[in-house]
Amino acid sequence: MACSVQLVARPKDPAVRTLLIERAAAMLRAREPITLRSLVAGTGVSTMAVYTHFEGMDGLWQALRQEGFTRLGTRLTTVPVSDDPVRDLAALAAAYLDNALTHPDLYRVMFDASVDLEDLPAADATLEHLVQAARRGRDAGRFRADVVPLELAIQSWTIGHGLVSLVATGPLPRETLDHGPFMLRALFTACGDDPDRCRASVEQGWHRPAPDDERSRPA
Amino acid sequence: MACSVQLVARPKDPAVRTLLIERAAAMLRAREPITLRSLVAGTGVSTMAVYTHFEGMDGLWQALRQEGFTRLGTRLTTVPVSDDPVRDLAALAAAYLDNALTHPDLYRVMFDASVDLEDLPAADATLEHLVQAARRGRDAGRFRADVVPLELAIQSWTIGHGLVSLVATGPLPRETLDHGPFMLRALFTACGDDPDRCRASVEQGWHRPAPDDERSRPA
DNA sequence: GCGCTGAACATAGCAGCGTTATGGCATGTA
DNA sequence: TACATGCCATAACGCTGCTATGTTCAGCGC
Repeated sequence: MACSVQLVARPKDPAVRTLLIERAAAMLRAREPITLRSLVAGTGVSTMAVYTHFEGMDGLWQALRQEGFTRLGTRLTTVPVSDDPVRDLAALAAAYLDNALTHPDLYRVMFDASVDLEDLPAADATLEHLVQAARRGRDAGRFRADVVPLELAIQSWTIGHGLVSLVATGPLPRETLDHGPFMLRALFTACGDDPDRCRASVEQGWHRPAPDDERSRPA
Repeated sequence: MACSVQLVARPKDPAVRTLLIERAAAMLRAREPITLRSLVAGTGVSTMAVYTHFEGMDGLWQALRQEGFTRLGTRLTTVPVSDDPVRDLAALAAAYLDNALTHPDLYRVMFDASVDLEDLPAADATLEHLVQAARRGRDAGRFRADVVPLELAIQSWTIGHGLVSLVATGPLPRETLDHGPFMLRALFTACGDDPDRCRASVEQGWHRPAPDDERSRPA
């Protein structure tokens, strides 16, 4: 009895889901408080749509977190892979910071609440970009052979996230981000990279981030 | 007419203020949601007390943030000043992490909301501990003469905050904190410290944090 | 083509939230 | 002692997320 699940019902419209997420992201950008009623106001859909598609507001926030990770992931994908892995690693960090500062509210949503287990794959996918660059750096001989790519990636992420959260939602001014290259150089040279080559690579990667993939959307 | 402000009224009881803050901190630790009514329930005071003392819930959260910075400050004060500034700097970082992980919810409150300008002095006081240690490290010749203590302090803070927030409220496991010594060493040696001395100093400072000043309070 | 099933959606109402208006009452001055 | 002041308790308001109830409509068996 290979009876597949029988769908004899009205299918839920996927357009409604994306509509709500995009509207929520827009309200986030506009710094408007996102409430159930204000979210659906003007969209023509009713409050119940949030429950059929997200099972409540918590589910909406989680979907918003995933959307944030997705956008961050596509942003990191635009960073070109060059023949200089250290430069690429710096460029990834710069892109990370740029993305977080362009969408500070979305970034806060991503890391505010205790991350659900549902979000871990998305976060891992983000981290994977850094891991690959770190591995290429090691295989190219820039880092010592005993450098674990995952660990270097985590350390780079720590610097990026520390800077961003102290600046975007924290007490430090924006100039604090200028410490980024120095800290990355300190980390990379501690992993074995030559100081002069490292300085040049980080300089290049830091100041030439890929353009933002901002999905501009007319009101 | 040196007419001072005339106080002819019932003075507000400062005990009520501290009672509410302590109760809020306790509820935070117990992971109970803090609502106006649940906060005053059982205390004998009414909801209006929150408004006379804090001008509403926002003021209570702000007071809670300040309380968090105060506790962090006294915690950092317990870190002894030794003749090894690099060791002290590592010990301060370790104490910072320890404090944040023993009171993760309070830590989140401190950095969750966009920091009010009211909170800046408290954050600066925290940072000042690190600045002093960094300055002593430079004056003792461990760091290069061109190292700016404030900048090194900010960089150390970035590492500590990055680690803590990725672990406490973020997606990374607790073992991630073990990267702390390596990252601090990378930073300090990049500032001119001798690698071997640095390794020894960081090792000592990291693994001997001062005891927690937890104000244990019977229920 | 027709009726049935069941999920998607709309509406109305609920408990709970933070806030505010009102009034009694304790307190320090004259 | 009489008064002015502002803390505190009570009750109500608008708003929140959520749920119970009814309606609509896509897809399948006949």
